[in-house]
Amino acid sequence: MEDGQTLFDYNVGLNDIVQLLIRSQTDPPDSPAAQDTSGVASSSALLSDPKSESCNSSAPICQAAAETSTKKNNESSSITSSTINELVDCRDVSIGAWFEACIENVTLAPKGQIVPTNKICIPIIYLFFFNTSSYPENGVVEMKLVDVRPRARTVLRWDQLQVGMRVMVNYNMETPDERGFWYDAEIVTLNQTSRTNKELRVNILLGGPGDVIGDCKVQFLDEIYQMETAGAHPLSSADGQFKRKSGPECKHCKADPDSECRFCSCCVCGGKQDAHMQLLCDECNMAFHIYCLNPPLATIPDDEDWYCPTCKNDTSEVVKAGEKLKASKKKAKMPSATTESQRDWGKGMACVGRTKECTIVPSNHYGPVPGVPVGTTWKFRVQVSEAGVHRPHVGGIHGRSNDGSYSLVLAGGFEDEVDRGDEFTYTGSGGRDLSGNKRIGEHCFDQTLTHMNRALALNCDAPLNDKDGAESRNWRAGKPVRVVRSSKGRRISKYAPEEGNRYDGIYKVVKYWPEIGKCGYLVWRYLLRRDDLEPAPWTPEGLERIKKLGLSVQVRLPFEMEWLLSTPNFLQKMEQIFMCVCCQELVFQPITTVCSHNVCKTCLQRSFRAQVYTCPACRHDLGKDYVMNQNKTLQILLDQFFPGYSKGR
DNA sequence: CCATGCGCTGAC
DNA sequence: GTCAGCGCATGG
Repeated sequence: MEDGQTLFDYNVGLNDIVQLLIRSQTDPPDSPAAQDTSGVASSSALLSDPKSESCNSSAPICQAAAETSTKKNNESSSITSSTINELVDCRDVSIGAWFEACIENVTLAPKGQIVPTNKICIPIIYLFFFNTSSYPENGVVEMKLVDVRPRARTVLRWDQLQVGMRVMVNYNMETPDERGFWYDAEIVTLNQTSRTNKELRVNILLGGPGDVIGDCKVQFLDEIYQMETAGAHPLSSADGQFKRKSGPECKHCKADPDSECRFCSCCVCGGKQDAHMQLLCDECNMAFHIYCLNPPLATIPDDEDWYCPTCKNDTSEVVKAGEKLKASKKKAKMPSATTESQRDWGKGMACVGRTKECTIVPSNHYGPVPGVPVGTTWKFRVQVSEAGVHRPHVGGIHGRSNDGSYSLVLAGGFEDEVDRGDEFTYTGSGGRDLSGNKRIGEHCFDQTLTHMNRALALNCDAPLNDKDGAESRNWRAGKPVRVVRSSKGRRISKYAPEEGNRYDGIYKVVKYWPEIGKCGYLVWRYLLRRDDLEPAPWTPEGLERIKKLGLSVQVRLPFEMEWLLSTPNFLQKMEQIFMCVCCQELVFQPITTVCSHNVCKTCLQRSFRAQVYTCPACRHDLGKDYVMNQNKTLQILLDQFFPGYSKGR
């Protein structure tokens, strides 16, 4: 693979790997881990039905998993994916928050495999009703959450969710009965994909209508309402009536006493009496008598949608089936909302958000960041931001105009800057024409000693002078500035790194002054001098230290990959699954046989030379004239996860 | 809320 | 090679 390219340049989805991992993580029955799994499931405080805890769901799950693992090789080819780009509004009742969700992928489980559940489950048919004529009997639905926005009261916050929890998920699509359907689901992954975007992946546990799976019968939602049995639905109670509960008696309030609870605050109208006078809230599905409302209503309104006082939603925000997801207010203001550009700005590194945030030190921290030695190099500015070394994505100076500057980046933006390594001149920001939504532009007016320019000047050990500048009395007494050199600075400086952005240590502002720059406009110029005990990266001691610490350019991994690598024993499992049965090593130049086994090309060729024309794994007859097509996709994947392993072959 | 910005990428 | 123009973080 060429440098700089990733898995995703080859358009290789990680979905199959994820699936593989999910399957391989479920241990066979009777193993200690299996009991562990059941512990996780039952300890989940989320289950709305206390009775369900008595049902043991782990055994059938594991049974299914065991079947999967034995049949995996034979049946994996029957797993197919179909992508649904339909955007729906999805709400999770257990969290209490609403999510706007994009169903990205539906993966069919192998035919005949049952995904059991210890609760009543609802067929998924309506989820796909508007999108496809076929639907999986069992499946995994991936939801990508966009801008998680709590709109109802929160019972559980995002950070209280855990992988393995059972939750109820509701797709409030326009369905035949115009009500949402609740799904029993298990959280498979939780991901913070950026500061505002989170991804929740749930495994929806379901079967076909009428199926009896384990202790549970699959039914339509309507039937569940009719059942009115204890715990059949989170909104019903033991005698089938909606009851007012409050305080510690209500388990939802108990879960989060600080939040008002939607289950106990508005149920006085529950029950079946005067049903013809009742309105159903489109959000919480609670029943309200029109005469109980404040102010009361005389008649049932004609509006199709009605929301109770506690839910009271902006109808313009409700996404109906077939409609595009409504942009959040923030998104609606973004330039992309008004232009017709088809470009996917979120894909590359030009416009990505952070996935991590440095919390070791505050954003107004002076001096080195603990754990980041001089010489640490990041490929992209966003990573420098994540590390807390220089927080702005684009800006050259980080600081506060009435405090001082914490860090700066030397990127050679000005030709007339001088860099002598332990001393350099720097130019302030501003004076550029940023029209046309640019981030950098031509110089077209004078800089002023305001904003970040003022901040940097405050680092100098001298009273501020915004007319003539100032020189420090004792330069070392100034506030420390973290300095990052970017490879872009190579055009004017030999001290710039060859690649990426390198932390070079602490510098102090010796003096600053205004001058007319090469650009013809007034700029503020600063002289900075190194004052750090850690050796500079270009000195012999510095180079030695970088070598000793094993610092290399940190390249940002796609978050999916990062997540996979952070899962326990992921690499070991990959190694097991993709081991060649002949050489007992990670398969190299793999041939994926018709019987779905992976063998090294050389191993299979050796077998054929010995006139054995069967699959080394299962002895399936491949035939003498079998065409060995290398599975290049698999090779790419393996090279990504085991860098350099193929070089030794 | 608004303004600023020494990046980055895909399109040309 | 050049260049338009985006999300995002940050400060004010």
